[in-house]
Amino acid sequence: MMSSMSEPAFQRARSAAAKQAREQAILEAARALGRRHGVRDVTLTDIAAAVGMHKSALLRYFETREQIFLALTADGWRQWSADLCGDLAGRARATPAEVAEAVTGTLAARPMFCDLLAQAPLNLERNVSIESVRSFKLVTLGEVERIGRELRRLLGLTESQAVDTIATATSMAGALWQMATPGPRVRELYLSDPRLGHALVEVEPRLTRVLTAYLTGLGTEAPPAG
Amino acid sequence: MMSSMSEPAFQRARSAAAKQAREQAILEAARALGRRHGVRDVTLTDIAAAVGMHKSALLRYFETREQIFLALTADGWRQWSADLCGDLAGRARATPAEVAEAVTGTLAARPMFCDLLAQAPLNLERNVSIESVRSFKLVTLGEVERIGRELRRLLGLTESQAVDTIATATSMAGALWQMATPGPRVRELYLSDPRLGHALVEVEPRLTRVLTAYLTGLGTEAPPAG
DNA sequence: CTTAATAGTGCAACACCGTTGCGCTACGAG
DNA sequence: CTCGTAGCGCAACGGTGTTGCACTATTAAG
Repeated sequence: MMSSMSEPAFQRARSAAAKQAREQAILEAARALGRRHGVRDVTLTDIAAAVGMHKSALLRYFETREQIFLALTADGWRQWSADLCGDLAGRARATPAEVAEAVTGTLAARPMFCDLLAQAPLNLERNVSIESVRSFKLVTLGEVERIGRELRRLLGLTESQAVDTIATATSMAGALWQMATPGPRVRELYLSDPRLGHALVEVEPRLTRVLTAYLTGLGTEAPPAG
Repeated sequence: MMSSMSEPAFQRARSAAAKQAREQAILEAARALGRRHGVRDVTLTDIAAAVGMHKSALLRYFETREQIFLALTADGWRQWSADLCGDLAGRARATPAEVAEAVTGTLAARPMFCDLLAQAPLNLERNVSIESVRSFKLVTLGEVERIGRELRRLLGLTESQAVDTIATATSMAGALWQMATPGPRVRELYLSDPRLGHALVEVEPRLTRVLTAYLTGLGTEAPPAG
């Protein structure tokens, strides 16, 4: 927090390798703080204190606070996509329920990613240079394409249906995660009032139910015209 | 930016009726500003300038900024529920596609409500007294119950399925509305880069597709045990 | 080994947010 | 007409994220 000179004489990063390592350290600190306190409550000062440098020094590695979390979100997409595709690619065929469970399971295993998903369209794509938005969107669309290929192969979906599926899964994962992890005061309220018991949802069962029904419904839809 | 209020010598609200009128004026100003600029970018100073009073005076009608929008969200739930139930109650039977269109149509007709839905779990339920959260949640659950009754009657859903349906519809409406209405810079980016064309979604068709498939899938699911 | 240029860093100030305490005075009751 | 209540504006506070500036650690050159 203050003075920080008790730190063993913070060393400056001059070489490209040291810079990249420091950038990675910033991302890691932001990730750890976001996991613990929620992305929304992590401030620049917090991250700076965690890595042991001043606020202003962070902003020479990332042009803005939002860009730090935008970078984490892009990482999240890459990792989730790799995990899910690794799961799906190993199968020759799969039922809608099996695909829904794979999607839900890989998402629920990444609460931080769900948190970021909930905030991405709302906060993260603002106050960021247009070039950053573009590269982020390209990453996202690339991973959507990659997952979509598996969905089309396993379930015979059209490209539009595959994109809809991924958008549904990620949107709902973010929204459900927000509902499932309220602050301690609100959580206590839900538990105290019997009428509010239904407000405490669990991410995984509900998302699985919704995705299973949705994918099942896609398979039984009538073709547009005979 | 606004000022605009050439109101001569702002009059004080002493009677209960005048107070209620002023409270309504604050809500109306916040609603108008939110519709124009997006809920996230509406500041207390903006609302105060629009109604012609000082920031600090607003906070004697609403304990916090978030509570203004929380009240608007509760209103939105009541109005949407009344509109949708009025539509559904007039039918003896309906197909999943018809219900999906009714849900989507009534949501898409309320962009401000969609905006609020996207922010409700993220921002609005914080920085608000626990009593306000409870009364808001009770309103929400009441309207969900009301809509759920129509869904169960028309489609033969279980209570859990009805709640899932409404949660899916509202979560996705919020998320899709956010994706569909980016800032002007981002919008221009999407239009300029052919690879990003798919990023500009339309709320109504996609939400209708998803809900139709989901409701269809619910109808064709196998019962848990023979 | 000394020295000088370079650039990463810390500090402090800035603008803006929501929020609060405090006088002023418009207003209605008497 | 007077007076006390209470609605209001003002200004200050703590907190963001962001920016310009001075400093000095670091490294390459003499």
